[in-house]
Amino acid sequence: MDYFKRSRIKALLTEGKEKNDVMILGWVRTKRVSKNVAFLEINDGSGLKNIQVVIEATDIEKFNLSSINTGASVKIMGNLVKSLGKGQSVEMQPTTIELLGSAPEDYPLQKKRHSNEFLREIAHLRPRTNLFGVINRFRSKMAYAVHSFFQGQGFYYAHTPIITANDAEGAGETFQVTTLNLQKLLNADPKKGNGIIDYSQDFFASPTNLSVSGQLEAEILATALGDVYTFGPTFRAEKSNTTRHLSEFWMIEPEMAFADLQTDAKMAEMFLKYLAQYALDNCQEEMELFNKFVDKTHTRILTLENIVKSDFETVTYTDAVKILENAKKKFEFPVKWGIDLQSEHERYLTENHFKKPVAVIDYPKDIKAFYMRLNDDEKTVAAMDVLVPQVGEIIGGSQREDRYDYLERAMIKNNIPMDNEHGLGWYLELRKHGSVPHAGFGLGFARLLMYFSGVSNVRDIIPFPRTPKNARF
RNA sequence: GCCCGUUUAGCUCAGUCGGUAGAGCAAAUGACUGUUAAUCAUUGGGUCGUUGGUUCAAGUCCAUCAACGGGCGCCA
Repeated sequence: MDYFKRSRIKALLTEGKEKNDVMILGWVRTKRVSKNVAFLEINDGSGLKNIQVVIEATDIEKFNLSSINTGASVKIMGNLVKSLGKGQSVEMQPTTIELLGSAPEDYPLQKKRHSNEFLREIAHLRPRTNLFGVINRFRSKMAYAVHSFFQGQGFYYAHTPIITANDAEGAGETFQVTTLNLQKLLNADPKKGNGIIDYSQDFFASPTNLSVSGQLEAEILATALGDVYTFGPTFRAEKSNTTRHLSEFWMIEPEMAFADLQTDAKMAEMFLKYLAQYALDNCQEEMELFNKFVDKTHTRILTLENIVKSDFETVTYTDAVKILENAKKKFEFPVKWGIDLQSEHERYLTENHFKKPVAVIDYPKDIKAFYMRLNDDEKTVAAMDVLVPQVGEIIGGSQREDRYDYLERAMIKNNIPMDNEHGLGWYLELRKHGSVPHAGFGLGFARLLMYFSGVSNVRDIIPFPRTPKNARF
């Protein structure tokens, strides 16, 4: 095979040196033919830039150039030489061109700009465009950065289950997982049953669903390994039809033993700063494209630099409500202590008032999840939402309730089943054996990438988006 | 789930007062001394989202469903 013999185009262009007997494997982006000379632009996915292959007039027929169209895959052998034209330092003079897979003239990706909406319909081809190539490479690099940060901080990577019998936190609607034959159940004689599904016959002998969060299991591991993080898919069956919700999305959830809310907020800030610095240092090609073509204000790189430079703001929910009440802006939903902050309120805080990432802490207990630690005022909990301009909530976290009796009370109040068979008895029991203060947060990977890139629809930041009524590809 | 908008050539869109359809780009063909999403010329390409209604006549008006886009709620 040629796989190990070929050179990657990114490497050839980065070196920029003359070199003989080079092999490239890639796809034709464009072909320009004139009387005396022809050009092929080849991209192999290793980077944004194409390599230019120059074909002299006498060779146009020899290489059967008429059969090689935009989209075709080719194997080209030849020599890298200094370019005679402008726009590239080196170019390729081919000795052989082999057509591996042809592309017909109705290849959907034309030599023109396509709308993102159209490209979503051809998700099997859109990674071959400049923008989506860059997005996918950026995604990969930033995923690596996530691991790099936590591993560097001494965290262990934890794999939490995807199928689970518990509905984590009531974080949302869940996708049921079953091997029961629904058609058979539907056709069953109603006189025989009592209308109740017998889950003892199901695969796990109990109702199960796809996980909405790995947090509760991560807490188990944190109380053994100290610091852990999850980075995996989560599933929410809410019919959210917006530019920032997916039914299947990747989430990063660190969980830290011996940490309080202040530590949690500090870690979130360190994390975002690390990621911003990583993108600036290691994703220049990607950030330049985002800055130039995606972000209409061309301030994406500046935004990342500001994340690195400036300290995040921390404001209590109570103070945030005061800021909003004193704001001159009229809100569609009036602000009052005790309400959950609406999108417009969050946007005002982060975009108009602070103009940078803001951590809002200490929310009223009634609007937050049962596992968050009750503050001494008995009215608020040690919760934290990190809000960023344009995207809104990017991180949600809290210090967890580590006191047995407090947690038990909260679980009773929230109707959380506490049996050990199907309920969260084990979660409560963790507080019985060497309980420690601990805290963590969840960061939506897609929202992070939206924030850093300026891509405004979450369906363009993940290669194969799952949304209500859409699970194609 | 709610509100608003869109649906016409492969793509992006025009289409006036209801009278059977247009541009740019793309493609094909040709021209062109090194091009950079080349340029220039020519050609082909349409069940006007679905179903129904009003009308002598519907891309155009009305209803319906659907898909897509944007906003809201829920959240990450």
